Amino acid sequence: METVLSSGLEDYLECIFNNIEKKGQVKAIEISKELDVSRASVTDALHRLAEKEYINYERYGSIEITKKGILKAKEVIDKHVILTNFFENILNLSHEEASENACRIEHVITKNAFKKLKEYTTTNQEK
Amino acid sequence: METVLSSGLEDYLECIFNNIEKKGQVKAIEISKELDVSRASVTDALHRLAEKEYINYERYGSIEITKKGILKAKEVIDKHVILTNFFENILNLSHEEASENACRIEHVITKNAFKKLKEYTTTNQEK
DNA sequence: TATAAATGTTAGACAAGACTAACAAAAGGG
DNA sequence: CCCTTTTGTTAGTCTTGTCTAACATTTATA
Repeated sequence: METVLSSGLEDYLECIFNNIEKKGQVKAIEISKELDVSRASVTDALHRLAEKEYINYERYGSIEITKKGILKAKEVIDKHVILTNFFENILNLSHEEASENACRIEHVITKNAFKKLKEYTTTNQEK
Repeated sequence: METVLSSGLEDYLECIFNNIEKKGQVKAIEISKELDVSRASVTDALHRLAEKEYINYERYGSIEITKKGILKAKEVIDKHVILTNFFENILNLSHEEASENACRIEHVITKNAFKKLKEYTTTNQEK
């Protein structure tokens, strides 16, 4: 029901989506490793995401992402890709640092600013 | 002693610095209004800033910023200005939206990414 | 200068998000 | 199929930051 998601939860959702895309499933332990948080924190986050209906999940069960979750995850990932692109190809940062900054900024940049940045990045791309 | 400051406290410090610059002093009530938080939250924040030696302050006393606080505030404000500039002059956002995004991003962008953005903005400035 | 208004502080509560330690369930190997 | 290891959960704690309500102090004004 909620439309806003804290940056923390967005990171969890992004990780869940990416893993399901890549490997067909996610385990809590994998999320724990990728996001560098404790297993307990992952359990907490799964509860919170399930409550907001971004995923389906029950005790010891498999983690499934809902349509709503997919939409949100794609939104976040789109931002991530474009921002990484900007930092890497326009500002000439390493891919790692570009991605690091994308990760931090994707949760706070406004819709409109992102839109402008997207346009700018695609037209000023040095292929 | 600490060298990192949460984004919340950075906002308080920025506000304190700007007010002292402009008017020679700051009152808690002014901070409360500008940052749109309760007077109690300001008191809390002042305690935390004083503990970390960014400001000097005691009960019912005047708020003074330390050298360390000035350095940090200038750092944050420098970021704010450059970022606003980028969003306003490179991406053509309104000043308000540029500032809004600067405010959000100034706390999370890495040192190096900021440096690159600064260079980029100054060389691609359309005066 | 006494008192009312404005400002500042304290106490106590809450929420998000993280942790550790202890326990529970699942999975894998012999 | 039992036992060990791995994975997941729970309970309890911590931190940051917020709030309201009640109280204290300062400032301003009649």
